[in-house]
Amino acid sequence: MTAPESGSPDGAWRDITPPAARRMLVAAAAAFAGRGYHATTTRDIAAQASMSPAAVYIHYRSKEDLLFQVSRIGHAASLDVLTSATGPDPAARMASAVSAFASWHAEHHTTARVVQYELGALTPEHLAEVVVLRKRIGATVRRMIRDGVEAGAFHVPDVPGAALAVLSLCVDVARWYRPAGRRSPADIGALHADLVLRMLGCDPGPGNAEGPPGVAGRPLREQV
Amino acid sequence: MTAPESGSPDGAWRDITPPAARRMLVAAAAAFAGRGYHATTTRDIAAQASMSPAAVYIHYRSKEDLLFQVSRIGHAASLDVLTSATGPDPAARMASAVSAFASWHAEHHTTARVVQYELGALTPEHLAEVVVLRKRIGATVRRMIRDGVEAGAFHVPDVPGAALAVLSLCVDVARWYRPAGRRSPADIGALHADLVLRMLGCDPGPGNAEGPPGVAGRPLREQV
DNA sequence: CTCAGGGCTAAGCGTGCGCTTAGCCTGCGA
DNA sequence: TCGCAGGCTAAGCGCACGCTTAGCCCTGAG
Repeated sequence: MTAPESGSPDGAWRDITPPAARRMLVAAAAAFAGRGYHATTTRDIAAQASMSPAAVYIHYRSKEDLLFQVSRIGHAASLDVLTSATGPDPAARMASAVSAFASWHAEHHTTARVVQYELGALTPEHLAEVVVLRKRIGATVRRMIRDGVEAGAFHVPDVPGAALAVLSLCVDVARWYRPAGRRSPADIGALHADLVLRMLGCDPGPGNAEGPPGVAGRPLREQV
Repeated sequence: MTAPESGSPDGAWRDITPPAARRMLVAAAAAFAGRGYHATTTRDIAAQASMSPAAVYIHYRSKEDLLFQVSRIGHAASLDVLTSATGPDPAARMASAVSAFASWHAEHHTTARVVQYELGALTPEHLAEVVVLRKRIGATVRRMIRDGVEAGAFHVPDVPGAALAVLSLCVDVARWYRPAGRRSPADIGALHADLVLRMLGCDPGPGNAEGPPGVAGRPLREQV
């Protein structure tokens, strides 16, 4: 339901067809996330993939093409995570979506950093392609909030503003998350789902406000 | 009260002593924010400040020193904005602080981008110096939330988690804000103050949930 | 066995980077 | 009037970058 994320540690890269090309993409994603696109050299990427510097150009047209592939696949994966959320009512769907989206940004924080912070290094053509996916992400969140408002579950005066805030909350996870930190991606998902429901003026279920840490007011199937 | 921000368009740079050094700092902040540290050349900065490439090294030891000055001054300014918030009770103080902090990240989005997204380009020594200020920012927000919880104004199960979310919301403004956008920095401040109070389980004043867009439940002195 | 073709490497090209050097110009105290 | 300190520039050094070229090696069809 949530894309081919759970089978291998590499996640969405698994169907990049020549194994060398996949290793190079993974190496590039890690390097771009860790040091930034401009601080990463093609020699770094090749070395991380145990290949010669020239091998990059067999599978990719340029260093920027490598960035574009990481960004494109990452955007598609995060959009898929967001749209795959289900639930019996608008509040449950929103909680499920936020939980999955926020925890994706933690779990895949390397890819997510490239997705969120390296847009400026794309060519205008590649940027335009990725912006289509970004607009779809924004529209999805706005639609979910509007659904909740129309169903009487949410009470927000400014739907686009609230959508901006929900995305901010989730996206920013990629900036501060460290794998060695105290919170697991699942914890982060649950915490954010709870905070978002409060933010949207969702009438709290029993125990929502004072419940145990890391547990949202409504049960989330994908949390344990 | 809110630092020397309101007098000149340059804000916090105004007391950098040789005018040429100040022009260079401003140029560097703009360039680092727009293209990123590693994509910016010392020639870019010098040209923007209408000087020769060599002039950079009269006032600064290196390109990284320029980054450090922007980061240090920016961190100090944002911490000052946060700690200058006042109010008759914890909720009003929090609303005032969030409003000021979020709108600072919009108003000074160029500096804020350097502050938030270029930490990795600092030397370990310079990073350590700036991390001291960052920790103070986090501690300030945690303290404000704890104060509200102890006063019975806020209802949050996880104070550090909530602080993380409040900072996320404000900091992420620097990522998406565009001066040409529909929302003014003041709008953004008011919107975020409102959302944060809801997130913290603040007992809403009359009209908080359904009030007109951009107006928080409690009056904020610096909003108009 | 032959040999074509693709994955891959060693070597290197041209460029633009951060930073340095040598020296010019201006303002000012004596 | 002189000397000189310091802000500033023209020129350029050495290096590491993105990317290309020429050719090697391995596999597999005929």
